[in-house]
Amino acid sequence: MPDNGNEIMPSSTIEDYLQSIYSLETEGERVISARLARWMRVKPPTAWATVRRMERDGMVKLDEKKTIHLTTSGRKLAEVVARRHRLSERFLNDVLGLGWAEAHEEAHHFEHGITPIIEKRIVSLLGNPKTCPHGSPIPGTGATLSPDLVPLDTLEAGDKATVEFISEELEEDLELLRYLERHNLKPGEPITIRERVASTGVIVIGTEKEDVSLGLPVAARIRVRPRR
Amino acid sequence: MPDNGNEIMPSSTIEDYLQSIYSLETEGERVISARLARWMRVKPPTAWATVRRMERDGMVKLDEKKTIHLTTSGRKLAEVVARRHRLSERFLNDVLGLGWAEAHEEAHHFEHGITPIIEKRIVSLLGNPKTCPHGSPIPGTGATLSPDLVPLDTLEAGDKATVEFISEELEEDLELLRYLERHNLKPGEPITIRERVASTGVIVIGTEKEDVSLGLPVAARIRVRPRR
DNA sequence: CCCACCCGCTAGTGTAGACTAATATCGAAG
DNA sequence: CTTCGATATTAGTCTACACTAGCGGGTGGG
Repeated sequence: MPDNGNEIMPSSTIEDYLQSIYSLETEGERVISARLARWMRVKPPTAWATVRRMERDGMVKLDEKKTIHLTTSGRKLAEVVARRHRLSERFLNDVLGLGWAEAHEEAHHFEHGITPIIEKRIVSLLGNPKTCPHGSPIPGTGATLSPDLVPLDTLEAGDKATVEFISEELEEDLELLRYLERHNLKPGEPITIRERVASTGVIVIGTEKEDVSLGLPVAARIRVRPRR
Repeated sequence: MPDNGNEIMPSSTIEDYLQSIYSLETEGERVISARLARWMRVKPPTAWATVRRMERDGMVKLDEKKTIHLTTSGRKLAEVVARRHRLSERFLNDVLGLGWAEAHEEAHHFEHGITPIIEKRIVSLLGNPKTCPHGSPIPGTGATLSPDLVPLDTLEAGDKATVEFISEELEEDLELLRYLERHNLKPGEPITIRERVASTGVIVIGTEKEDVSLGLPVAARIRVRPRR
């Protein structure tokens, strides 16, 4: 089947894998197939076989330690996919008025319906947004994850900061996302650390309205900009 | 895999078949698998196997003459799919400003990204439209194809009418759709028949701006409301 | 030191959805 | 009447993507 030019048209399954790999990679996490399996809610052999197909098709490479790395063309594809996902979230949130938590879930489906033509129209309708509602930069806008941001679990009692970014991986947990939304832990919100207890693995965060407790592994995937 | 309740989630392939069958049926055409194969641009055995799966799953029944009929549950599913498709066309046309011809093509992808939640938001954004831009009624709004409409190929020279409806099947031909758009043969447009030559199979239609020639088989799939 | 757990990886299975090649049937047109 | 064209149908193949079962290798904690 002759494509126009030599564009590759990955299936929506492959699009999802590309996006997961891309997010983990840009968040500085080690990408292994077992982790993808958890993310995608499939069994490990399924994820592994899919990664192998992606390797065969030149999207990723595996190193000796089985870490998965995007190739140049794989990264280009992944950026297109991530861009559509994050634009979808913005669109669903800003134009259709979906809640902050729902926007991610629905965008998961919605993104696959977006063609380049539709993407263009949505971009201009939204006025060229730079990030998704959860703080991830939208590829192609020049925005990147600022290195000034620190994981929330590194702060100490008394520290002040502004929430800037929720990990894409956390977004897969709808319950958690709703919890964060309900308690106002969203990009732009100012917070103060009340206490951080390594032994119990809990960090207590003060928002403008109330105090919220998070487990440290969760807090590690939220990034904030320290203030003062 | 436990669904919420007992909702069936057809694949996007099945959704496309349902939609084609539904459109042919409501336009009063005989639905056979060879015709679906042409519509879906697959080989006959592929379409046949898919129809058999749909029969197995209780969406359609085949009669002795191999005509395909939607079952009650199949029709319900098909209406949901057609509704999303036509709403998508309206959305792409009215909100994102896509051309009348492009809207159909893009809606083909776009519709699969629409969940019930998103559908609700789009409906209220659009203000409860009753038809798609090509005149097909949107299921669930109470609108139906009026029986007062007649196929364009039944008119004689001198007859006046208003275009009301372009067959969904014609919409699959992007070139034709663009041609109709360019020459203003769209729902709402007033026309006068200049001549109709059965022997050459051509009908010449006068629009407000110019005269347009169509083949009779094409004209047969356009419906108009006679005037005066 | 060994056991348990996580991970990579193989083998084997099943389903959806596409294809080709070929046969069967039937109606219409020569 | 026979042949041609459209259609239905079977058989066989292929790929993507899911599953289960199970093996082997490393690593960290008892």
